[in-house]
Amino acid sequence: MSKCGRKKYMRTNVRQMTMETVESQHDRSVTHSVAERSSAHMQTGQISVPTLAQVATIAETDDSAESEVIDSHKRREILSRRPSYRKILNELSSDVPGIPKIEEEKSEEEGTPPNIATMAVPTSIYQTSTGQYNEETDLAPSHMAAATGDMPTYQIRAPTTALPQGVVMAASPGSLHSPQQLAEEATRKRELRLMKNREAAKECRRRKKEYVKCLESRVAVLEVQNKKLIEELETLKDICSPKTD
DNA sequence: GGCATGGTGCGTCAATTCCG
DNA sequence: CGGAATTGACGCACCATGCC
Repeated sequence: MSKCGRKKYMRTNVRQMTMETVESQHDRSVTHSVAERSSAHMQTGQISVPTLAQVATIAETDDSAESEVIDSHKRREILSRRPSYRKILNELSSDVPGIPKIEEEKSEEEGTPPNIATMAVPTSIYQTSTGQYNEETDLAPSHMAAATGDMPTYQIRAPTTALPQGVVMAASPGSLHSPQQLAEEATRKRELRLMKNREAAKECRRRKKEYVKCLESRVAVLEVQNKKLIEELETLKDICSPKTD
């Protein structure tokens, strides 16, 4: 799936959409894609959080006029935050040996984690994201260049320290005088924040995929285990209850 | 071929959680 | 406690597929 050519559309359109429409975004909960809905919430066993679909159902059943007004607030209240994927998975892995940990970034470059080797993620995801920096800032982080290669994506690092030098090396707030400089500083900070969050979102999605795959693999392991136990039980039953004739 | 629909990934905002 | 990190939600663009 090639998505390289659509970045320009997105960047311009999204820029128009943001800020002006963000207020109304919270009131529109129904148009979300099915995939996002289904993967939006994985029950951890610790915290029971309703899925977005469930929340949407709640909103639909209560179709009074004022419900629209308080819908976003209600939804925010219902959708209480749960621990991060990394934390959940690490806790899972401490309980179950078969579950790979989502490692910290620095440990990933030392080699492929044995269990994660089965969880290849399409590299095209990261290949498509390389162009945006050239379009926007001409300051592509070094790790993004690596992402275009043949290395598996779980080895791709997204260090927050690899920020463009021109952005990082900014004047200290104390040296600013004119309103124009302040505005420039604000703009610079905003772009820096957006860039960091962009990378964070990518990383978060990668972790989420990894998390889902880990859960799926765990299901597979448990199913096999369950099957074996049932067979064992049947065998023991046969042994313990000899035929009467 | 054109259209509708479903799936996927992206950038962004904002709320929440984490951590020094 | 404040800043950084994380992630749900949203809208968008694009692609694949099925139907007409």
